[in-house]
Amino acid sequence: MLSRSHRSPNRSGRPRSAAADTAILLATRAALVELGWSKLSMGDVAARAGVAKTTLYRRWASKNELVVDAVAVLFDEIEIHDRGSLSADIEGVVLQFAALLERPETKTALMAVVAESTRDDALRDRIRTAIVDRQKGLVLKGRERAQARGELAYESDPEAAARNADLIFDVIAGAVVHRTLVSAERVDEDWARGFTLLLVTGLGGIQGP
Amino acid sequence: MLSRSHRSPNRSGRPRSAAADTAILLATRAALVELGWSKLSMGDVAARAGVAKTTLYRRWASKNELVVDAVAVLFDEIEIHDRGSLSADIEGVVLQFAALLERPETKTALMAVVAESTRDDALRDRIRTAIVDRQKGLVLKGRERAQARGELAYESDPEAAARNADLIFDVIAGAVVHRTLVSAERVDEDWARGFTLLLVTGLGGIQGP
Amino acid sequence: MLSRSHRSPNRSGRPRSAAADTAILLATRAALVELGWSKLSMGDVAARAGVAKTTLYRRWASKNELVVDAVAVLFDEIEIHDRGSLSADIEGVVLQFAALLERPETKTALMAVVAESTRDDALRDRIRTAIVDRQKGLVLKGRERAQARGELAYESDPEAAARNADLIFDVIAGAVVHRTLVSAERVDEDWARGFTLLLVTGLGGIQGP
Amino acid sequence: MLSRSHRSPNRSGRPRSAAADTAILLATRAALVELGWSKLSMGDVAARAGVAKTTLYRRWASKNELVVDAVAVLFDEIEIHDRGSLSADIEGVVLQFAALLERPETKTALMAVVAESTRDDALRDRIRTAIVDRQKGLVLKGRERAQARGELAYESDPEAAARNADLIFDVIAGAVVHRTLVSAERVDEDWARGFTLLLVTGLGGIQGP
DNA sequence: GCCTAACCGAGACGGTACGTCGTGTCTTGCC
DNA sequence: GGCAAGACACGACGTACCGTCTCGGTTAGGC
Repeated sequence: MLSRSHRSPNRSGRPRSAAADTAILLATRAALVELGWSKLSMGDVAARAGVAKTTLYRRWASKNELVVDAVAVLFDEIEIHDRGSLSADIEGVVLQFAALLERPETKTALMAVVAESTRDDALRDRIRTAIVDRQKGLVLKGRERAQARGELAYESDPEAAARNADLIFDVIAGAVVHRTLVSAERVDEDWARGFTLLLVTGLGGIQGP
Repeated sequence: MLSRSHRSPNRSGRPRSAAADTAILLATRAALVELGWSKLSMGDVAARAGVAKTTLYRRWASKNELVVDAVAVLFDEIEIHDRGSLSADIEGVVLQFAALLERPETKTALMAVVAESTRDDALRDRIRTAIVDRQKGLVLKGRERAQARGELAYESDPEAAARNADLIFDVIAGAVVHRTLVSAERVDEDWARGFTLLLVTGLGGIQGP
Repeated sequence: MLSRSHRSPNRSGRPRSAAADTAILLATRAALVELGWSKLSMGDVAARAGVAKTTLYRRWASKNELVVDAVAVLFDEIEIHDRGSLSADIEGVVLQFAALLERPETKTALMAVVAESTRDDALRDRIRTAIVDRQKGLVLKGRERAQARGELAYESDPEAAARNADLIFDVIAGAVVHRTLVSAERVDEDWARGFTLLLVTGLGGIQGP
Repeated sequence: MLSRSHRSPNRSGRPRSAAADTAILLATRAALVELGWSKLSMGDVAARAGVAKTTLYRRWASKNELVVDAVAVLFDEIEIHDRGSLSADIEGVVLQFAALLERPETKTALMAVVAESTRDDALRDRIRTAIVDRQKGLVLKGRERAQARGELAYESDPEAAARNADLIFDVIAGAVVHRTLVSAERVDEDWARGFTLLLVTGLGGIQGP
C-alpha cells in the first residue's frame, strides 16, 4: 500500500488522524460495492467515514486517487506459494487473481480506474506503483522457482529476462482480466488449467499438428 | 453499426434529420479524444454538433449508449489477411489491434465503456454484439487457415474447439489490451514477435530448460 | 420595484417562470425575518421557494441584490396623504417610515444592505434606484402641497430647490433611521411631534433664547 | 477603548503578548479597508498579524467584537472647539464627523457593525458604550456653550432637556450618516452650512413663506 | 397549396455533486 | 500556560451537468 500520511519534514501543527485514513478507505470500499463507481460521491464517502469532506480532499486530490488507494490494498492478498511445479504455481496465481476480480469492489474499481488513467498520466503512475509493479514481482518469483527446479533455463541477458517477465505478466493478467471483464465469463479451475497448458506448451501443445 | 433512429410506425410529421445523427456521432468522437470519457458532457456534444440537447436525448437514452454507437464502427477495421503462416497471421492481428488501441478515441472509449459495463448488463451485451463477437470471428478464421496449412490439428470435439477459440481470443486481446492500457507500453513489432512466439511455443519455447 | 425578468430581445427558449420570482422574493423575506441577514443562505431560500439554487443565481448575482429586491417592495407602502398642514404631513411620513423600520425584515435588510454597499458601487446604485429615489419623491410632493397651502415659498432657482429637497430627505430619513437603529429607541408620536417641530422651526423654535 | 485581555485571576504560566494585541487590531483595520466587512476573515487577520488563529479566539469571542474594538478608538477623535457661535460649532462637528466617515475603515466598520447589531443586543450595547454615548456628550457641551452665549434658553425640565439632546444628536448624526452612506454624496462645507441653517432656523428659515 | 404532426433550436427548470472557503475547536510540540 | 502550526467537523458557497420541460418556429408528408 502506498504510504500516505507521509509527514512533511515540518512537523508542527496537529498531526493527521490515522484513524480517519482507515475509516475513509473502508467507507470508500463499502460505497464502491453499494453504489458503483459513477454513483460514488466524495460527500457520501465522507459521511460514511464520519469525516468532513475537507479531510478527504486534504489527503487525496480526486476520487480516482482515493479509489486506487482504497482498492490497492486488496491486491496485496495475492501470494505465490510453492506448489511444486511451474504449472501449479501459475494456476494458483490465476485463480487467486480471478477470485479478486470477482469481488465487486475490485472489478468496478480496477476497470474504472484504468479507464480514467487513459487520460491521466499521474493516475497511471499511481496505479503502476500501487498495483501493477507489486504483482509483477510474483512473475519474477515464480520464474526463479521454476529455474531452481530446472523447469526453466536461466536467462543470461538480464534485459531479455526483464522483457520476458513483462511479456508473461501482460499475458497472464491480460487474459484473466479480459476473460472476467470483457468476455464476462468465470475463471474456474478448468479455464485456469487450460490457460496454463497454453502458456506453458503453446498452441502446438494444446492442439499440435 | 447498431440501428438507431428506429422510427415509430406512425410516420407522419417531420422526419428526423439524418445529418444530425452524423454530426452528433462525429462530435462525440471528437469530444472523447479531447476530453476523455468522464469530462465528456451531453451539452458539450450537442454544442459541437450544432444541435439541441433535446435532439440527443430523442435518439440516445444515455451517454453510454451514445458513446458505444459512436465508437463501435471503428472496430470494424480489423481484418485477417493470409500472410502464409500462423505466426505471421497472429502478428498481423496483434499489430492491427494495437494500432487501433493507440488511437485515443478508441483507447478511451473501449476502456470507459468496458468499465461502465461492469455495472450495466445491457451495456455489456451491446458491447459484446458491437465489438467483441466480431473480433472473435478473426480467431476462428485464423485457426481454419492454420489447419488448412497443417500447422494445427483439427479438433474433433466442437465444444472443446469453441472453448479453445475463446481462450485464445482472451489471451491475444487481453495481452494487447493489458500491455497498452495497464502497462502503458507500446505494442511494436518486436513485442508482437515475442508474444507470438510465446503463444505458439509456450514458456518452454522461449526459455526452455 | 425593479423590473426583473426583462426578457432579452432574443426570445427563444423557455421563458422564465414569473411564479418563481414571486416565490423567491416571498421566501427571502420570510428567511430574513426568521434567520437574519448573516444566517440567510441561498440554498435555504431556494428550498423555501421550492426552487433550485440555479434558478436563484440565474436571476440575482448575489445575496445582496436578492435581498434588496425582496425588501424594496416594502418601501412602496409609504404614501404621503394630505393631512392639511406641513407639520401633519411630516409627522405622517415619519411615523410610516418608523413603522416600516420596526418590521424585522426591513430593519435587518436595510442596514445590512447599506453596510454592504459601502464596498459595492453596483449595489449602491441598485439601492438608490429601488429604494431611495422613490422616497425622495415624497419630499417633493410634500413641499408642493406646502407651497400650494402658502406654508412654504416657491423656490425660483431649480438647482437650489433640488439641493434643499435632498437635504430635507437626508435629515428626515437619517434621523428616523439613526433613532431606530443606532440609538435603538422607538419612534413614537411624541418623538415624531418633537422632530417635526425641530424641523419646521429650528433649534430656536424648540428652545429659543 | 474597551479593556480586553482581562486576565484570569490565576496568573501562572506565560503572560499574553501585548504586541500581539496591537498587531491584531492593526491587521483588522487594514483588512477591513482592503476587503470590507463580509470578506474579512479571522484566518486572514491572523495571518496578517503573524499570529495563530487560536490567539485571536483566546482574546475575542467573534469577528464582531474584534472589529468593534479595532474601530472604536477612531471615534475618539472628534472634539468640539469653541468657534464663537452655535452655528459655527455645529458646522465644525458636522465636518469632523463627515471627515471620519469618509475614511474607508470607519465607514465600512460603522455600518457593518450597526447592521450586525440589529440582530445582536450585546453588540448594540458595546457600540453604544464605545461609540454613541461618547458622541452624545458633544451635543451637551455645544448646548451649554450656546446657553452661555445666550443663543439658547436654559431648559428647566431636565427630562425634556435630555430628550432634546437625544433628538438633536439623532438629527445631526443621522443626517450626516444618511448623506454619506445612503445618498452617497460628500458632506462638504456648503452642505454643512445648509444643514446648520436648517437645523437652527427650520424649514421656515430656509424657505419661508 | 394548405394542414398538421413531429421535428428543431434555445434555454429555463428541479436536482445532485462538485471542490473551495470560512468558522470556531482541537491537538501537537516548542518556548 | 501562552503560542504557531495546522488538522478537524461543519456548513454555505457558486458552478457544472444531468435529464426534463416549455417555448416559438420549421419542415415534410397527406389531403
